[in-house]
Amino acid sequence: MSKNEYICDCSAVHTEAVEKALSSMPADELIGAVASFYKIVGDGTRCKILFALQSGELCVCDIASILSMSKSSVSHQLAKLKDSGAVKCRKEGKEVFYSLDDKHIFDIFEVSLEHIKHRMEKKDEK
Amino acid sequence: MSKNEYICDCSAVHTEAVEKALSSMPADELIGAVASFYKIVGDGTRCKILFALQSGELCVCDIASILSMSKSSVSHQLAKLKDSGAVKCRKEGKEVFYSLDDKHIFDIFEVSLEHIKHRMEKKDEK
DNA sequence: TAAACAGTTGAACACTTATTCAACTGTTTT
DNA sequence: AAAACAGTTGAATAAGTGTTCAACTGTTTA
Repeated sequence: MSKNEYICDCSAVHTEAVEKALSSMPADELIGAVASFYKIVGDGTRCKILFALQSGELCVCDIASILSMSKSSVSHQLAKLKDSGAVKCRKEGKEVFYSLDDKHIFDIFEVSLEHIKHRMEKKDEK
Repeated sequence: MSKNEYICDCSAVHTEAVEKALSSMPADELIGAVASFYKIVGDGTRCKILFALQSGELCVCDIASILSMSKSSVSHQLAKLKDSGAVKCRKEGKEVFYSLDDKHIFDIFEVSLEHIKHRMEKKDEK
């Protein structure tokens, strides 16, 4: 493996376009953060949990029954959502109530929903 | 396994809150579409490709050299992005030029970036 | 204080997914 | 026509992820 191959296994590169793209590329750290954020919401179960919490705080049992899932599975996903800063929780006796920690998520969701609905209609036309 | 367990393995359910959440829950189909959309952009490599394409069309070699990745790997990811409707391509001789098919993605990215930057700063304060 | 219950946790499992590798297609160049 | 090259593709591999299961913590109730 030559040193050139380590960087890229091809030669037909449009230098100008590549340099332009590289110069306007956000920092790796930022891109990583963006991807991580999307990864968290890129799962049906977690999406459903977030949508459910939009109507107010819920305990683990509530969410489990809304999604028809086990408490354990829901708890695992809630831990991830909490870890990522999307939700927070509050203990009250035996129960733990979860709520959205980050209302901004739904600003993003709203824009996305609009976009996706539009695209779904477009797809239906085919 | 009782029928009750199939639906949910717990009994402490706040009926009112659950019904409220259920009634405002988007259709499964829509939630699935949202999750799929986020799954596509919830990957560092694909995110980088999209950011790179924001500055204009690029061939596979260009992208491979920008990301320091193999053509094959890039091609696989481009196929997914194309499949999801995020990018389109145009053949010209031996080369294939990819470009964003869906500029709206960056409306969403912009809102998200703002949000994530804000959150990164908040985290740094700790 | 013991039983009951909400919730968490870690290991195990099945499943998905990103990258690599090698073989391939199709276009261009010699 | 053959060699060279851009790009694609499918199989294989390795890494990551969601759910289940069983054991556990901590709070409440009988």
